[in-house]
Amino acid sequence: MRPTVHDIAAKAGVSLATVDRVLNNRPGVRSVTRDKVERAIVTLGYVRDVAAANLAKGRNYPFVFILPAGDNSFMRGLEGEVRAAMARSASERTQITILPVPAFDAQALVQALSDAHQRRPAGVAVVAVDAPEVAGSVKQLRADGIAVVTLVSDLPGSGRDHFAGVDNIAAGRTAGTLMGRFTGGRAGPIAVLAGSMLVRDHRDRLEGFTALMTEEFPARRLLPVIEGQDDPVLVEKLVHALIEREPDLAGIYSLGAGNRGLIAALDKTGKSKMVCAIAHELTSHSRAALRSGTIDAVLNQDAGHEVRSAIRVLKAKADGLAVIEAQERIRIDIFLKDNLPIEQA
Amino acid sequence: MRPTVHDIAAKAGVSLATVDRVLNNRPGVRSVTRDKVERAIVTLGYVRDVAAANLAKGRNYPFVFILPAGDNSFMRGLEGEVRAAMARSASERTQITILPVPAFDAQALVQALSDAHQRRPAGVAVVAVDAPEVAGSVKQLRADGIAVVTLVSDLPGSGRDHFAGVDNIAAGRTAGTLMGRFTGGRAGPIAVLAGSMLVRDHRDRLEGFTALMTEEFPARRLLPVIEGQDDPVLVEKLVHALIEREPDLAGIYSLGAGNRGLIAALDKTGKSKMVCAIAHELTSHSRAALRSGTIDAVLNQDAGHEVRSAIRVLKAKADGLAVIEAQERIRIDIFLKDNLPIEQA
DNA sequence: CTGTTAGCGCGTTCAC
DNA sequence: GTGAACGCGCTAACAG
Repeated sequence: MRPTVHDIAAKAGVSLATVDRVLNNRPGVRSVTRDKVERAIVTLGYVRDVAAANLAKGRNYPFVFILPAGDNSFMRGLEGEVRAAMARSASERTQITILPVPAFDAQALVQALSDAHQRRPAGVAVVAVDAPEVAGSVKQLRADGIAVVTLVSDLPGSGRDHFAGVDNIAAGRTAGTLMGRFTGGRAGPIAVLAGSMLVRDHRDRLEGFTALMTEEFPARRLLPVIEGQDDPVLVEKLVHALIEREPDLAGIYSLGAGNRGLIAALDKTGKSKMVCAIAHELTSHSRAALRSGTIDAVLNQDAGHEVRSAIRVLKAKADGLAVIEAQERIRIDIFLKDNLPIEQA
Repeated sequence: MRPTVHDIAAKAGVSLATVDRVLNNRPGVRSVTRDKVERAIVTLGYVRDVAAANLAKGRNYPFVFILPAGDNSFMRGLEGEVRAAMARSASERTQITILPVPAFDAQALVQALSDAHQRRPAGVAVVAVDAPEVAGSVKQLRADGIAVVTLVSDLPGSGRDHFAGVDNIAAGRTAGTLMGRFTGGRAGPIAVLAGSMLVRDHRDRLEGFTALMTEEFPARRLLPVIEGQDDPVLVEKLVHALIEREPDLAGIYSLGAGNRGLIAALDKTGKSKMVCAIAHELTSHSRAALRSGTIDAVLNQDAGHEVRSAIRVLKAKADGLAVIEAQERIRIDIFLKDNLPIEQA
């Protein structure tokens, strides 16, 4: 049987209360006594039963998740994962509130962070918009001892405790390697379709992609970046025009979120098999396009992992514990039509 | 505050014991009383505090993991993950024993399963060798109410409760798509290097790879399969001979475990940049080769996920609970030099 | 059939 | 400084 606080108390010849004081290094113990207890802890190999401790403490973790509203499939999937975590609240002793905000709106985000602040939660997870005001709000939260984790899109220089998302420069490079190699058999230029250069993850992906193409496939011509604002209608129009303008287009890298327009344009122009298309985020749309061959590869960040990681980190930070950064790193998943995971409910 | 058993007891006008009997549907309750209690449970929205229940029960799960011995890097990594799980034993209430067995040895495995049986664990996880005797041993375990999960390599027809591993046919197909597309720019045949056709995962990968190449890249010539027995020295010799024999070799798919020999042969012959190499399992060797460009892509199964999933499933089965199969599905990871995860400790 | 009571391992008042 | 005693939410004897 595992040793308990009783065993330590007996071994050290003190009472349970004293053992507890030492375990949670609270004041009010003579250093001699403390030593005795600590020695007993080591020799018995005591490990605290966290479940029992939490039961006794009645500990629970109120968290706020600030997520962009709108019909972005990836974000809705992310919200679904947060709701799944809420369903586990009972066993995880968490208590999660979701605060929706308009996408790409720094002012609204500042307001939401202020609302979150007033709820005095133990931690806040936020999909950040890269603006100084937002960084300011995050600093205020942290000054009040509230842990802050950025989700999906980071906010460096805000002093956030952690970023739960992928390395988007590496993601761009990965897309570059795939694009360069997949189009190895044919000539023609490559286009890049972005959402908006105002968000950090899009900028990072572009940077990684461009760098890799320049280094590894210098002979390949890169067309100027097209910005589609993640708007399906606009994207379709732009891609349509692109295809007419560049009849020998070899590939297109869509680093933003509006895949529907891209897919529609490729399918309608009948170019889907000719053009190598690489996109981001596995959604029902991109999944279907992967299956049909319209899209050749999808880079993905696992929203479920991101949410679970954010919660783990918020708990740890709220308790003042350290985090094993390497363990919380979110991977860049590559999906081809052949390794698609089973569709979840 | 969440409702507790006391609240239910009060609301239903019965004692704690009766509530407990209903909750754990034990016999000895009149159906009228049972109804009253169940109504109280629903109206109060009661959710059982699993941690407290386990504390009271003193529940723990003795499990046995049977793993192949030897210097196979992937298997050693797998063992590392099991040891990591052992380190978490305290909080997860598990109690794990590792039983090493010689690799590919059905007789030894039967013996190990029998040893495991005598320990009367709640569950057994085993890297299976595909043989009827082994299936027999698994059946005996299950007949005694011991849950059995196969790990990495499956044993269909043994009645095992679950398989914690990847779909190796899909993995082979994924390798095929990558190979076909990566070699799109050049002619030349493609070789397949296997470990042993006696293990099921290798057979499945070959099947998937061959099928995809035949369907999607029918013009590409596939060389006869080479069997290297996962032995670095033998593999290096065979690959060396292959390269001399086929000077215009375009690609090589290594579906087994002995990557060291492959890497050595490619590097020594100076063909590493010419030949597209795709291998399985991310180890320190394959990682370095990916970095240097000797290997072009690595397909991986996350050993950590597999072990954690195996434990979750064994717990569920031991408690007679259902498993959400889709949630426990292990993904086929694709790694290029650009999306390598940070090296873990 | 049902209720009483004593824990599980730990944290937290209170006295001493 | 230190200790005794009670309670967290639940289960498991044992009575009745």
